[in-house]
Amino acid sequence: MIDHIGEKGLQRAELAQRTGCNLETIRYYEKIGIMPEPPRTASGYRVYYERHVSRLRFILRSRELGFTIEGIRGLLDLVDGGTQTCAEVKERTERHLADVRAKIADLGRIETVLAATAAQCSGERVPECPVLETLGS
Amino acid sequence: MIDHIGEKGLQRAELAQRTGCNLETIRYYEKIGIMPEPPRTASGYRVYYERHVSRLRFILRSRELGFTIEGIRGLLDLVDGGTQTCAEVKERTERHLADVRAKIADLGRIETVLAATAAQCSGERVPECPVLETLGS
DNA sequence: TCTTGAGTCTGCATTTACTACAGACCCTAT
DNA sequence: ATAGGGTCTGTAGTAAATGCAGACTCAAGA
Repeated sequence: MIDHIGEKGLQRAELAQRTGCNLETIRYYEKIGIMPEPPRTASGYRVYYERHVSRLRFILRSRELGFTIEGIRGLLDLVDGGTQTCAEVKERTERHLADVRAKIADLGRIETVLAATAAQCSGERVPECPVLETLGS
Repeated sequence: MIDHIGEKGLQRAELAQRTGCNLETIRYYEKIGIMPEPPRTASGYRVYYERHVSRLRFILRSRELGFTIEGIRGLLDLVDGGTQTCAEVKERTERHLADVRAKIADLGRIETVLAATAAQCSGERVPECPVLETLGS
């Protein structure tokens, strides 16, 4: 029963804890409009339910996959819009996949240079350091 | 003689053009103290020389290799301090190399998930999109 | 000589995606 | 009753630039 959310719902900190999201980030996502404004208690405390947990997990998962907020917003629009077209989602995913692959390639080049640079270096006290030479050239 | 900088030096836009750096970024690097304050003309225009070109190239190259500004500052301190120890530089490079490798590994995992997700998707108009399912799960 | 257009100067605002306060409430347990 | 947590709001700060407004300067053409 640990996972079940009853009628009383969750407080902000509980939602944060359940999703692993930072406490303040929840409020931020509400502010920028990717999380809905939740109902409030009489005294103004936010109350979250199952659907908020799902939505926040969706957002966090997308974030982990490197989507920008605008990218996530686009994905959510599709979800919210009830669009039946999978094609758009696929296209966005594939475009993002290309970005990720490009980034991997860039980092691969950087790795090569760094590794070569570090390897050249004896680590001894010498007047000219090959790392600095490489960077400066 | 295109590359030679005479006594008259370069204007900011010329330095930007030679190094491929954004015009405003030069001023920013001066402000945060990684580029020196250059001499000025009587009317207050900055004047740059060979040494400024070298230093900016060093900074940009380090940036391309993914060093943060603080990382670059550290490298420059070593250069400016005239420290004869190559060991420190090597250590920083290797630490950074480890970071880069970790980032590549992360992106590799993301790539796997994205590729698998996109592959599952037919692109047709179906009520449930596997990409959204994956993200939402 | 005057004007026009391009370049420069300064400081400030904007960007992305959060994170962290401060100061005021609220709620529960002792 | 009070102590401690939690929550609320709005605002400020972070990295690393980038962009802009409004004033100034400079060189070339009419």
